[in-house]
Amino acid sequence: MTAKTHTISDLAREFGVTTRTIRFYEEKGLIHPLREGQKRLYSNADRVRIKLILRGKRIGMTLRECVEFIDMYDPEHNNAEQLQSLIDDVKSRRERLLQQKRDIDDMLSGLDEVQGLCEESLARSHRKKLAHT
Amino acid sequence: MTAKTHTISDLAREFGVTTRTIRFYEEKGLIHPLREGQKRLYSNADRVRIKLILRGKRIGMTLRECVEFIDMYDPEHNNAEQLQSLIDDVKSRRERLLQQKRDIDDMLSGLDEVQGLCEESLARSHRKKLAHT
DNA sequence: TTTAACGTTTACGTTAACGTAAACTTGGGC
DNA sequence: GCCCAAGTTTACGTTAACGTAAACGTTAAA
Repeated sequence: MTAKTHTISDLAREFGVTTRTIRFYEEKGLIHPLREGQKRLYSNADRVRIKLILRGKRIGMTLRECVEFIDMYDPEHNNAEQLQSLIDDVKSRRERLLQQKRDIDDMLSGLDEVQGLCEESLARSHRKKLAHT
Repeated sequence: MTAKTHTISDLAREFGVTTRTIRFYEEKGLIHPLREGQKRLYSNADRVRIKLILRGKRIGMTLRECVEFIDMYDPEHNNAEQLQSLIDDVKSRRERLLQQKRDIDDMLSGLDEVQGLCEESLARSHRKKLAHT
């Protein structure tokens, strides 16, 4: 079984970004695709990393933060000290995420209100129209 | 009853930003504080706007998006056409927010996993220590 | 064989969101 | 009267995250 690889434009299409973006991520050390001669070959692991990067960006993380987040998954934690600092990182990350969720929920409530007012207003002008006939 | 106002450094302290940031927001047309001679006087409405801006920023909105979002609240919607486009805006905004919530939930699950592995690993090394005595 | 589609490197340009510094005014405390 | 803290304007600097353009290699189809 040969591991499936992807070209750069495959991934660009799939994720709705430009090839420039993907090369930029490599330049910044976020991904490390293999090479076949000059050409880059992206493994499925590379693909997943890109996906995780874009997910991070959607909620406003910088690229640096995205890597930091992704790197929490792989074990560079040898001793207990590093483990503890990782746990601390996890904790503060979680708090930030929860704050963001609260922010989003507040904004969603706001949208509900606005939409309610809109529909009400539309309904009113609709009744007016009918009465006018 | 005199409406309470705030100085620029009051608000900077309250929100943990610099005065430069607040002036920058004004320069960009996001807020419009009154003046007492040269000095800016911030009403409570100004304060709220800043709060909403910072909330938007926390989930990765640009300043432009923040204004757009805030402006949905006040009624510049006279005719039915504008009303409908506002409703459309609300819809797409809601979808983006929901996607962000999904992203956050996924990341929170990831953090749970990482933390689990950490604690497990810590527990193991702790048992090892005990066995060594 | 040429051309079209895809790939590459190198490098300069751009936008957003402030930081930082200089130079000035202004109101209150000693 | 003097000084200091807080305010002001003006303007150049900085970082992130790409966009855009030039100039070039490769391969498969017409």
